[in-house]
Amino acid sequence: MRPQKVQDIEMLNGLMSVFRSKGYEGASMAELSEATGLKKASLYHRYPGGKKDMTLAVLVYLEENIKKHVYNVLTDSEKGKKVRLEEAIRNIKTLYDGGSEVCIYRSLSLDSGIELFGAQIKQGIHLILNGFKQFGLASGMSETDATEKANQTFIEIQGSLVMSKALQTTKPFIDSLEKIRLRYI
Amino acid sequence: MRPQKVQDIEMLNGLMSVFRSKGYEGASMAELSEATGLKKASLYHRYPGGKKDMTLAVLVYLEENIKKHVYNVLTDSEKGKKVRLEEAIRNIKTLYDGGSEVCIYRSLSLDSGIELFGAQIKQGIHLILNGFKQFGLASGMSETDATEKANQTFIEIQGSLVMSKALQTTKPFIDSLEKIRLRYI
DNA sequence: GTCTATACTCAGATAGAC
DNA sequence: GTCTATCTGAGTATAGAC
Repeated sequence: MRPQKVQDIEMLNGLMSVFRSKGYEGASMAELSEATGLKKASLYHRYPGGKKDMTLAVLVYLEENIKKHVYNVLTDSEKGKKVRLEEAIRNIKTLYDGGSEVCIYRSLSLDSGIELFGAQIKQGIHLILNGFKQFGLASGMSETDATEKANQTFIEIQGSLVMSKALQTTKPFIDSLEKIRLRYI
Repeated sequence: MRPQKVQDIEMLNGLMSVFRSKGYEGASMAELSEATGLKKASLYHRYPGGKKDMTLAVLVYLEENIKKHVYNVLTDSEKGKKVRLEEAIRNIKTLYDGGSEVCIYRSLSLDSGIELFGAQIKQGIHLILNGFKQFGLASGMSETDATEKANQTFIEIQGSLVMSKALQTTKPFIDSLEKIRLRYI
């Protein structure tokens, strides 16, 4: 077997960056090819289903990342609450490159994307919501309080990312993360 | 002069609905034609610059709507504060069809859209931010408080719309509007 | 102003050599 | 596994009749 020219992780990062900034319809095979360093035909060899397969692979990869860097961190009973919270928030900041990158769930949430990837998107979002909910419960909140606060956290992350993107400044995102951190302490 | 088959407002509503749900790249001339009831060639007659012209027309139209139904309502010193706030929130609810429609600023905020329409998008958003800021100032808030609260309001509207769309339930949006209303009273 | 018909470009996708 | 070359259809856009 001839070795892969580009490793999976590198590929997925390239694909993600294009889907994130261009959306599903806006991402062309030419761009995906350039971003990954593989020619179009080679991409089809790796992902026989084309763009749709690539997007699904990216969503699975992203979900693993969220699980590892957000959910598991927030629910890791070995560490203290403050440490967990701050690590999770730091990781979220990294995930969105400090507010200059949008959420791929948002880029893919136009009609065509929801139709094709709605299930995956829901799953990833619930992972984040659940992480914060578990964290709230472990901090002694009631079920309703923990759920409510997790929802609010998610809303502020997403809303501040929209605002940051549209106004082309990362300040809203940075400020919102700090507000979220303080609220949980 | 032969009369227009479709009036401007009707056209703009048709165009907006497509751009909103499909984004800029995702909206095809075929769909725009179907949504407006005009054939492709006729659309080019009205908007010689094609899709780009149509999008700009939609953004101008939307800004007029925001001015009329949100900004002017919030800053209308003739009416009482409670009345203004509740009317503005009701209008915002209508604007997003109760949470089942996304914000077109978000749909157009992928890279290609920002590049083409960034200025218009910024302007529309600032109109909303300013409306709530003026409202806060008129309610006796400090400059910083009013700005901060307006930003938070915008973030919650956008974030809850993202969440509503992704999870396919309007509850987050409805709940957030109510939370915003209570916070200003 | 609106239409049918068509030109042209570029997208996604495949065949087959290496 | 990767590539060059190519097919096919969809996309934007235009020409010209009514």
